[in-house]
Amino acid sequence: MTNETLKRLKTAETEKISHLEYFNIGVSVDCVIFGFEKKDLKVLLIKSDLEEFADKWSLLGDLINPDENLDSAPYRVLKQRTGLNDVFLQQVGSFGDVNRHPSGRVITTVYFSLINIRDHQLKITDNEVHWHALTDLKDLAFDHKKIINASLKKLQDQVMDEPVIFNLLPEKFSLRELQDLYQSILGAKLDRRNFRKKISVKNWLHDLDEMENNVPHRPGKLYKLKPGLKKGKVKM
Amino acid sequence: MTNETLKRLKTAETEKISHLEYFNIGVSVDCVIFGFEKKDLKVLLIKSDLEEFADKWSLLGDLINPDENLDSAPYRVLKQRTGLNDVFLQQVGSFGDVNRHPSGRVITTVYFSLINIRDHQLKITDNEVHWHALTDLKDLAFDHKKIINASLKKLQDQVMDEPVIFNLLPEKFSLRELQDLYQSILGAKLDRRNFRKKISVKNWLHDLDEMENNVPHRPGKLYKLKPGLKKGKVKM
DNA sequence: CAAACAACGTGTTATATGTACACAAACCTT
DNA sequence: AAGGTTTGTGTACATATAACACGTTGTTTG
Repeated sequence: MTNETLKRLKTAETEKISHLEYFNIGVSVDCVIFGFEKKDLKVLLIKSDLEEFADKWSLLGDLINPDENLDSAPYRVLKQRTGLNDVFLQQVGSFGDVNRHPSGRVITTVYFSLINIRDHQLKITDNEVHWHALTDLKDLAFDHKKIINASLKKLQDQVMDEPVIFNLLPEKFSLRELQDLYQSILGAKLDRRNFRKKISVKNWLHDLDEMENNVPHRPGKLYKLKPGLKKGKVKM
Repeated sequence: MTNETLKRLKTAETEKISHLEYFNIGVSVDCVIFGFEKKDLKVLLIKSDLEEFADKWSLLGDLINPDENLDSAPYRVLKQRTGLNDVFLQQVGSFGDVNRHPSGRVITTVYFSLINIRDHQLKITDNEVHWHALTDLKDLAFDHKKIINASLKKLQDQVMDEPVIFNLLPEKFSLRELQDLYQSILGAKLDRRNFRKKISVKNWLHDLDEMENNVPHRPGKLYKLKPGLKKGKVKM
């Protein structure tokens, strides 16, 4: 931080005019919460109640509290909204165009999270909150479309290298489910045999010696992620 | 953004108490400006004038103006500090621990930039600004050490895939200089023949049919980056 | 209950990429 | 003239990726 900045900052603490000039910016976090259900990658959205965005959907977010770390805020938002604790959360970046928020200047820092819809859907009590297939997003409020795209790209970049994807699956899953998930994230079809080889080489999976049931076709083996690889809460 | 957030935001615009409570957070940008000279990767730092950080060095940064986009602020800072225009700038992330700034709550968004020391050093008029070898950093103010590390990691992640590195070199350079630069960024020695093959495959370079001079050994060929590949200003 | 359906489980070959490694030639210094 | 330093170049081996087919298992349908 430069000399001028610091002088300005000190000034800001004592003079109201300067304070209002330089601190009149809202600071928020927004959460891009990905889920996966029936071959579709989904994102959790809430109905906007801004007049400017009537009937549009927006991300879960909140202004940060003065006494909480930036990286802690999305954990709080997620806890309040979904009851979820100990989730995987990762910073995507910050968005701060002057006119991105119609009610004032708000700079938002975005985090993405991966959660398992089936095990957690009951905890969502707010009935304004709904899952939306990523392939079918429209009418998003603010710059939230751009934010979701940036989050997806970040997720894509790490999905082949780190076992983050398993946060989106139930504990026991088949290789077909895993492949469907990879395909929906990467937006591409993968060769089944090559995919299985690639996964096998990573040594992430533990063969449960159990089979699927209730599938209308030959059942596949079930696997779970090996212990110790699960990405949980990164930091608070 | 959630319903509560928006109500709170609207309230904040009309009620001073609430305003001060939720807007009493400074928003800054900091620039991690990398340079390269004599086999050393360097970063541009300025002497901190905070009492708490007497004799410590810090990044170039500033509070953002209420009427400028977040992504525009680092361009302004860089222009003011170094006279540079049209540089490559990329967002690294935001840092916002409650106590990261001793004078108050300040959340900073970090950008890194790559500039060619030799061609631009004269434009730096502020004599409190100096280049520091990355291998020899100590006594940094704030969380700036952590910020520089995060920026370097981001740079490392893209340096083999995108021709960003050439912003650090003069227009004409030898393959040795290029390899030295890669090595200083990646922190590893590279095999010369394999390195040259890898670069050659990327098809980034144009052979100038000129040779180095003033080197105390057999001179190498000079190359320049092919037109159209240079990464300039990303967005304003 | 037989046929159709849908997904399972499995291996080889060809191509591309990564890694390890050595020697003669060019220019500068002493 | 000898020694120092860096240039420029290719091959052999290992690893990673991509394309591709068939018999098996369980469910559904007629």
